[in-house]
Amino acid sequence: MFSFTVRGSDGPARLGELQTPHGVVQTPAFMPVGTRGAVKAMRHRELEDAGAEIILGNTYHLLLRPGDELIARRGGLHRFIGWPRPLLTDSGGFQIYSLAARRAMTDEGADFQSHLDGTRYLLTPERATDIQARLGSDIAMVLDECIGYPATRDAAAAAMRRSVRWADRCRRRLLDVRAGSVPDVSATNADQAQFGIVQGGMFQDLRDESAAATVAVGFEGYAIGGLSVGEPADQMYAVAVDTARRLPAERPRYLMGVGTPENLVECVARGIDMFDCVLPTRNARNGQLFTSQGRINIKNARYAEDDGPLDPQCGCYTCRHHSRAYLRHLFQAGEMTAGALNTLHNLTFYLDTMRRIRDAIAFRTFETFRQEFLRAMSTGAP
RNA sequence: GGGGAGGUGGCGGAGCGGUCAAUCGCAGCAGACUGUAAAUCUGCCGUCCUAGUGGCUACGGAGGUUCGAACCCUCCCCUCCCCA
Repeated sequence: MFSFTVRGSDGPARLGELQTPHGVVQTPAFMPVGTRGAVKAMRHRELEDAGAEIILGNTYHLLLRPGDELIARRGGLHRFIGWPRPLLTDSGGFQIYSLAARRAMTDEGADFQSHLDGTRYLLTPERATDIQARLGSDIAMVLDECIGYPATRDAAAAAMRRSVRWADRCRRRLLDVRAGSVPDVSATNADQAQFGIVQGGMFQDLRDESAAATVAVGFEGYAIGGLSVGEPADQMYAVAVDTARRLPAERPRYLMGVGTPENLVECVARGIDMFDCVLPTRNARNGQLFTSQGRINIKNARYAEDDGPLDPQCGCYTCRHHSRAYLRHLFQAGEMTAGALNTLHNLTFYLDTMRRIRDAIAFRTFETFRQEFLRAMSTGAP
């Protein structure tokens, strides 16, 4: 039921199609982040209209509230949130990194203290797998240990090797769940795919070791984790391209947590098929908007009487109906409509960018597109 | 007419002899944000500049006391409340 087909390429850039139990995803794809079962400020209808084919949910956050068993009782995450299309769930591995201050680590797993009420939760590879099986996402991620930048070689190696051991445990557990041999865990998506995650910090030999070991375990797809954690963009590109080369050509490659519009184009150019990032949604709520001519901060006084659209080349609802002056006013006034309109625009810009990337690969004009895109993004919005 | 309270930076509101260009909040200006503890956070916010343990002007107005005043005294101006 789950499959990935490479339909074309232009250099390392690939055009593909991801078949999931809940529909098809064209790649290269950008996946909006909906941590708690909602892409902040968006309705599903608007996401579909903007062209989102798959969105993310988060194991850690959904475990804390409302709970994986409650969601399972409602028939799984798709039915619970009313999103019939593909869903990917992150494992909580990123929270091991981002919530480092309130978690303790052992090889067994990560012991979290809930940021909501202090309750302790032990998130093990098995538990992360079970939770995602109950959620029934189309793609589940293995539990991994992501580390920051800079990191010593020893720290990167330790986190990478633990991630490999955990990947193996996650895979075994999923196979057990599929076989129906794990009591109390009934999957709400019989054809759930599982992706492994390559770690290794900025050390290429560690990345190579991680890729080889993760591929040896065997997954439906492979992710590159632990990037965009503070390293310079060039270093991120270098690690991404070298790691992507070590992954099987017939499986999707997912670069986790990346990135800026420029990052997306540059990483597609290096063989990446899937991305997710909070930047378009979070920055929209904070007033930073991505346009075809670069970024603008709608809070700036210079837009107070600007009657033009946010991005004259954008066809989203926000750009068709509202002026920069109005958007600035809504933001300054603290109206929640500002967050909604801004998020709709940023996601439309990201998803349009992915569409243009796919077209460029299909027409084998990707390199030209890439150069023009990067130039346009750096001109600076008026 | 009598009694009382009070006038501080764009606004609200601290301060009540030196460490006050003046706490704090709001507003304003700018910046950050990359598998979301984020509709969050940071910086600036009298004025001038070479931007600093810098200069200047400042706490209703005018005088005064003091080494030193937003803070004490005198007079004036103005607000608000109560009683007539």
